[in-house]
Amino acid sequence: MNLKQLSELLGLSQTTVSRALNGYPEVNEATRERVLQAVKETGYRPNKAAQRLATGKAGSIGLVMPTAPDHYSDVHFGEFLTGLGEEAVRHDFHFVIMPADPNDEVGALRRLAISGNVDALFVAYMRGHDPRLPMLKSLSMPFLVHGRSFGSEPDYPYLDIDNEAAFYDAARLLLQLGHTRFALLNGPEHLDFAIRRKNGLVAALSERGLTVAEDCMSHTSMTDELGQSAMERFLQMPERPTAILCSSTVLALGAIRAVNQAGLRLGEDVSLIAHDDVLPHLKPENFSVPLTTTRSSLRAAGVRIAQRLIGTVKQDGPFPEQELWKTELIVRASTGPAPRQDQNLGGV
Amino acid sequence: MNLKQLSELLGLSQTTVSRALNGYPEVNEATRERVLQAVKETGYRPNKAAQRLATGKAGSIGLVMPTAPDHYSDVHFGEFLTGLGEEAVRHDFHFVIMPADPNDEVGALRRLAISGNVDALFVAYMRGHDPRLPMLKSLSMPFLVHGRSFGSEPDYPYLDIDNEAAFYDAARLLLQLGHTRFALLNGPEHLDFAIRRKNGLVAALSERGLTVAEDCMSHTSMTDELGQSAMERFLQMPERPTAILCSSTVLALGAIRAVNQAGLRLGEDVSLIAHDDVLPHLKPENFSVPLTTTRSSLRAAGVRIAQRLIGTVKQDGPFPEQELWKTELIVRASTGPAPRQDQNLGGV
DNA sequence: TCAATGTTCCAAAGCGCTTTGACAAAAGCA
DNA sequence: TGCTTTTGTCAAAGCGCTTTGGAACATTGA
Repeated sequence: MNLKQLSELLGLSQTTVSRALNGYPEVNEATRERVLQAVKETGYRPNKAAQRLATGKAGSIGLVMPTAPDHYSDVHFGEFLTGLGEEAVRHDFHFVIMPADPNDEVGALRRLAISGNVDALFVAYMRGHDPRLPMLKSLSMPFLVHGRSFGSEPDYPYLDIDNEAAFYDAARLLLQLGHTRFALLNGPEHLDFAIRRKNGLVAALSERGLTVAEDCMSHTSMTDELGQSAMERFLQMPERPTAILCSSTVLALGAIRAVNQAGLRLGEDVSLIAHDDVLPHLKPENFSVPLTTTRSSLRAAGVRIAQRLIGTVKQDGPFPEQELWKTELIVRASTGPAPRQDQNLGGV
Repeated sequence: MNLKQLSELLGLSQTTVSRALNGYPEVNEATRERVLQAVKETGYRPNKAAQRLATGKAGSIGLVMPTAPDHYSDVHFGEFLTGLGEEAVRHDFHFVIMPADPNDEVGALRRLAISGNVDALFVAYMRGHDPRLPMLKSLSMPFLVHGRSFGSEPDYPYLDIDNEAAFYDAARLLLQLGHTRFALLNGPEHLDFAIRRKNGLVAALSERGLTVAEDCMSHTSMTDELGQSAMERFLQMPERPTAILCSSTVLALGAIRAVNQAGLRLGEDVSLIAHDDVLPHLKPENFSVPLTTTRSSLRAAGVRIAQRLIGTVKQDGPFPEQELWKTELIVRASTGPAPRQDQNLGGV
C-alpha cells in the first residue's frame, strides 16, 4: 500500500492525504479523520526512503561506538541510551551506529557523517582536549555532545551537568560535618566528568587548606567490584579517610561492601556521598543505609539530548546551544559528623 | 554534485555513469576509468536516499540493544561488533540500533522491522526457548542469529560455535589427566552458550560416572572480578576442585588471580581451561602460565555474520542457512596431571 | 449584490538514483 | 559484400513521497 493507492481508495489527492498525515492545517478535520481511519484499516506506512529523498531528512542520528573494554561498557551508558531511545521512538527517529576502534574514533565519526545515513551526530564520553571536537566543527552537520571537553574552547553545543559544583557542594557538606580526610572513587581519569569532579573536590578542600592525598584517589571503570577493591585499599591506610566521594552509586555499592566487611558503620565511621545517575535498579534510598547523593538523571539527559538533536534536524528550534544542569544534593543517612580523632585511627 | 551534473561534466548519460560506478559489464573500460577519475576529482557521492528509493535496499542491518546491566555490556560484545563493523564498512552497509528495555525485546525487534529502516535483522545473546524466534520467523525480513536457542526447533538461520563439543572435549582432556573434581565458571545461566557448555561438561563427566557439584558451578556476567570471587569460593571448599572450566579468558583472568593469591600453582595444583574468544587485549599465550583454551574468534564470527547478512540482502547468495563452527582445543601450560590426592586436600 | 477573503483540495513538478528498452556503431560471419 | 551479433551508449520511465502554485468553492462585509 502506497500513498497513491491510499489516496485513490479515499477519492482524495495524494497531496491532501500527505498533508492530513503530516498535520498540516489546510485540511478539513473531517477529512483528516477519514484519512487517519483509512490508515488504521489498511496499515499504510509511508515509505521511508521516499520520504527521505523528498525531504532530505533521514530521520536518524548517528553515534560511534568504541568497541573497547571500559568504553560504553557500563550500566550508565545503557541508561543514557534508554533515554535517547525513548525520545527517538516518539519521533520515529532511529540511531545509526558505527562500531569503531577507539584509536580511530575521529575517522569513524567522519565516515559516519559523509555516509549520508545520518542527519546529526551525537558524541559522549568526552575527554580533555577531545580531538573529535575540531573535526565535528569542520563538518557541516549538526551535532551535540553529552558532557564537555576540559581544555577545549566551549563553543560547541553540549548538555552537561555541573560536575564540579556537584562535588564541590558535596565536599563542603562533609567539611561542615567536620571531616578532614577525604577520598575519591572516580571514573576513568581521562574522562571529562572525572576531571571536573576531582576539581570540585579539590577546590572545596583547598578553601580550608586541605588536600586529597594522591593515593586516596582511585580512577577506575565504574563497576561495584572496582569500587570495593579501591575502598578496601583506602580502609587499610594508617590514617584512613572518613569522607568518601564517589562518582557513581555503582562504585558506592562495592565501596559500602568494603565498609561493612571492615566492620565499620556507614554514616558514622565513614561518610559517603555518591553521584546518583538515577539508575532504576540501584536507588540510593534503598541502600541499607540510605545514601546521600548528588543527583541528576542520566535518562532525562538522554531524552533531552534526543529532543534537541531531533528538534534541530526538524528545525523546530531554537534550542539553547549549551545547557549545564545543576545537580541536587540530597542528604540521607550515609553522611554524618566526622568521628572523633582517636576513633578514626583504630583498625577493624 | 549529483549524478546528473557529473554525467553532464563527462558528456555521458546518467545511465552510463551509474553503470560505470556500479560495476556493470556493458561499459567500456576506458569510459569507466574516466568516470572513476571524475568521481575522485569532484568528490561525488551517490545520494543514499535516492539509491535506496530506486533499489528498495537501505543498505543497513538492524539490531536491538537491550539497555540493561549484564547485557551487551561486556568486552565480548564489543569484539563481536568490531567484526560486524569491519565487514559492514567494506560493503558500505550500516547498523541501525534500537535501544530497548530487555522486557520488550520482541516488541523492539518488531518495531525495528516495520520501521522500514533496515533490510535485515541480527540477534544475539540467545536464551533457551527464545521468544524472539517465532516473531522473527513471522516477519518477512531476512535475519540471522548468533548462537542458537536451546529448546527451539533449529529451523532458523544461525551461526554458532559448538559450545557443547568444546567443553566436552576440554573436560575429556582433564579427565584423561586424572582430574575428578571439576568446577565451572560460566556465563549467565539463561544464555544458550552457557547452557550448552555446561551440558558438554556434564556429558563428559557422566561417561565416567562423575558429576559437578551444584556449588561448583558459577553463573555470572563475564568480568574478571566475578571470576575471581567465584574462584575464591571454589578454593575454600573442603574438597576443592582441581579442574576448572571457564567460559571466558576474562573470567579466567580473575580466577587465576584467586589461584595465585591462594598460593597455588596453575597447571599443577589447579588445571584450568578457558574458552578463548580471541580478545586482542587478552591473549591466553601471554598469561604468566599460558592458558589451555578452546578457541574460536568472536570477531571472525562477526565478520562472517555480516557477510551472510549483507550477501542475503544483496542476493549474492546462496549461503548455508546454519553454520556450526568447531572450536580448537589448544593445550598450553595451564593444564597438567591431577595432583595426588593427599596434596589436594591441603589448604593454602 | 459583488468583490474580497478564507478554506479545502488538486495537478504536477521535483528529490537523485536505477533500470528498461532502443539504437547506433563496431565486430564477426558467411 | 550483406547479414547477424556484440558492444557501448542513451532517453525516459519509474521508485513513493513532499511541496509549490493554483483553482474551486464557501463565507464575509459593505
